[in-house]
Amino acid sequence: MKIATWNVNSLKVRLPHLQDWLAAQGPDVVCLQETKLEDANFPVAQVEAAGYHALYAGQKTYNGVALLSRTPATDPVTALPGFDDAQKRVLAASVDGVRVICLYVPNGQSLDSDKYLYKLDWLDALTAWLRDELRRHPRLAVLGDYNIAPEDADVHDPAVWAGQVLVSPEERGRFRGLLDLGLRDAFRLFEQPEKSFSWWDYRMAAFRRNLGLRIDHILLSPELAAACRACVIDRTPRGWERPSDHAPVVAEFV
DNA sequence: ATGGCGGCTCGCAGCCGA
Repeated sequence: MKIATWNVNSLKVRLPHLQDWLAAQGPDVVCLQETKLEDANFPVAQVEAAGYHALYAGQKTYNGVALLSRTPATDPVTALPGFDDAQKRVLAASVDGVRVICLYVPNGQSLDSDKYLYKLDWLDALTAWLRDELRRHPRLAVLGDYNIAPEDADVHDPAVWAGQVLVSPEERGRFRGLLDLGLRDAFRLFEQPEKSFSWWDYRMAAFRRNLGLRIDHILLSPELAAACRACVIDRTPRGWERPSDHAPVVAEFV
C-alpha cells in the first residue's frame, strides 16, 4: 500500500499537477492540504476520472483538506474532537483496514501572534485525540503539513530560522509529544539524503538553491511502522511550471 | 535571507503562507 501527503496550495490551480502526479505515482491514498475550495467547488468528476474516490472538508480562501483513495473511504471525521474550530484542517477516514488522518496544522505566523497560541492549543487537542485513536486503530497513519521542522537537520540554515515559527522549542516539543505516543516518523525510519526538505519558499530561488524545510510528515503507528518499506519526498512536481511550494511525501508498506 | 513569490478576495492593495 502506497500513501502520500501533499500541500497543493490551491487545488484549483494545482489540479493539472495532481492529475499528472497521480498518473505517474499511482498511490492508493493521497491526503491533500490547502485545497482552498468550498465543498461545492471540489473537482469530484476530475478526481473520479483519475480513478479515485474523494472525501473533502473545505472552505473559501484558506485551509481545506481532502482524502483521495482508490477504494472508498469509510467513517469520516472532519474535526478535532472537543476543539471548536472554524478552520477546516482535519479529515480522517478508514481505507483498506488503515485509519488515515489528514492534517493541515496551523502555521502560527510568528511567536508573538495569537495564531501561534492557536497552533499550540490545536496541537494539544491533536495529541489528546491521537492518544485515543492509537488505542482504537492499530493500523494508524497520520499524514499532513505539520508546519513543524522537528530537528535542525530538517532546516536548511538553523541560524536563519532561530526564533521563528516552525522551529520553536514549543512546537518541536509538541511534535516529540506525538512521537512519545508511539508514532514513528516514517521518513526517519530509513537512511535519507542530507538536506532533505518538503517545502521551499517561492522567493529567492529557494528551490534551486535547496533552501528548504522538512515540515510535511507521515507518522505511523507501531504496527504500520514495522510494515513500512520506504518513505521518500518526491521533489519532481516542485520543479514543474507554476508549482506548489510543497513537495509530496510518500510511504509504502506491506 | 529582513524583500524578492504566489495564492486568495464583494480585487488593482492587502492579507496570509512558511
